[in-house]
Amino acid sequence: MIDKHLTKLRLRDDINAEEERAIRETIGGAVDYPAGHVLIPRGKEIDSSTLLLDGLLARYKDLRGGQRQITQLHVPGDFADLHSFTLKKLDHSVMALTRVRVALAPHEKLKRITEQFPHLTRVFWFATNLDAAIHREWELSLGRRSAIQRAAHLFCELRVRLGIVGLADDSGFALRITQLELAECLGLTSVHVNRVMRQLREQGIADFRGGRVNILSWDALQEIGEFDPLYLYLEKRPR
Amino acid sequence: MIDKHLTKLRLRDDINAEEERAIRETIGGAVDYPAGHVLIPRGKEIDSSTLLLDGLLARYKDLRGGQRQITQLHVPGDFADLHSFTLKKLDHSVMALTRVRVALAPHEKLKRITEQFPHLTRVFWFATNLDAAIHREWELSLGRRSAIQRAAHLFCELRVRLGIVGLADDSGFALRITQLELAECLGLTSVHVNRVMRQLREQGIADFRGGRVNILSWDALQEIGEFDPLYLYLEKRPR
DNA sequence: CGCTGCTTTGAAGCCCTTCAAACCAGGTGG
DNA sequence: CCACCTGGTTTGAAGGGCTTCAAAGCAGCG
Repeated sequence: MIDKHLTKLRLRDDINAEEERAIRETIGGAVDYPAGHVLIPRGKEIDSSTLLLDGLLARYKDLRGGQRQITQLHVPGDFADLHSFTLKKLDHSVMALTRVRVALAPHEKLKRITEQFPHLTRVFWFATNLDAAIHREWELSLGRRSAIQRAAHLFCELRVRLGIVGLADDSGFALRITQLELAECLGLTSVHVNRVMRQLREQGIADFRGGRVNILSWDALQEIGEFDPLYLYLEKRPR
Repeated sequence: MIDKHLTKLRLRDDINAEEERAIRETIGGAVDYPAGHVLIPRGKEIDSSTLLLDGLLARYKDLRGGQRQITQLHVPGDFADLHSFTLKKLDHSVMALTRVRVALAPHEKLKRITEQFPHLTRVFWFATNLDAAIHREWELSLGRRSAIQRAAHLFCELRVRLGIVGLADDSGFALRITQLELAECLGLTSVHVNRVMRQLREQGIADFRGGRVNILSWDALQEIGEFDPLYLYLEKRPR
């Protein structure tokens, strides 16, 4: 059940058997939610963190006018809010973009990990720092990249992140979200996202339709988005 | 020397005498750098984290075309790269926007803290999660706020963050950076920042000149930027 | 006193938004 | 089985916020 999560952790660090057991004892049973469900509303005190097993989750914030910005997407194997362990309440909301399956990790148990497993604590700490690195890359996109560059870059990121857990390959990946939701990731309107998708399609770079991104030219996609996966920390770091 | 840092930590959590001693033993001697100096270049392996004692630091990333996005500003008392403890090398660079004074915390010593001081570990973990919360708010600004809203929001954020360490009050605060650097924070051009500054001045809201932000109407500034300090986690959280 | 870096202003243009409406697919009920 | 409804996609036309390009203004400093 938490295999994807372990795969992801082990890509970056060594997890021994005892630590794996500690993780398994920390994660509770699976629960399902429908698309659109808000799992964590902004500002609410929470006492456990949510591990995504299946589906897509989004962290988002919105403005009074109803405008919404998705600040990060979560793929299976991600903790959607491991940071809530130290923050207690979140500055953003978390919602399901598709039907999702999640499991909870009570903060009480995570606290015990910080007391008994220093290395595992650093591994989890790393995971939240990786989230922050993704936030920074999105800041760069939102602040400096053009619409088509943002879209290309996001597709590259998802190709890599989903690939780690076996949900993407060179041909593409499932992305069962609407153009409006994609626009909320990219800081654009859905109308303009539609035009950008047409550009990517007509230029033979990528094709987003029917809930799937087909990568037509991985090289061109990376080139347009100026994608450099350094920020995803894909190698094992020295201990 | 690290008083500002302790003030900041104690705003959010309790630090006992033993923990304070551990922190003091972790932080090395002060070093100065001139404005413009790159303290940490992107991608370089580093073995200590940088605590800012005085001056202003910026985390930034840039694109091939030379366009730069500042992803966060650091004020005195902040760790500029506590996350490098788990990341080892950074996905962004860190540079001095003004003359700065910093002190280093070797990762080896931080590791010892994770092994001997679980609570203090959580406090430091929290600090990096707070950084991420600021990144998210900037994503919202970059993605959805207009130029004048972004500027107003940033001034609000700096008023609060600098206020915590006694470097801002209701009248304003020192901000010794250029309009170009401000533009690099806001995802705008320096030309447009100049026009936005004029608007804020003419509307009697804020006045940025001579390396200082004068707040003319705190209420209007918050209103325009839709500033809600929740994401700065200004209260003590339940243990 | 002239150099340098930053600020300010103007004019033109473009990327993206806004508004509006048509189109389309899937699901539901008569 | 088709009419209808709903939510999402696609397209067009017009407009605006911000950029780009260019140059003048200004302050601090050697």
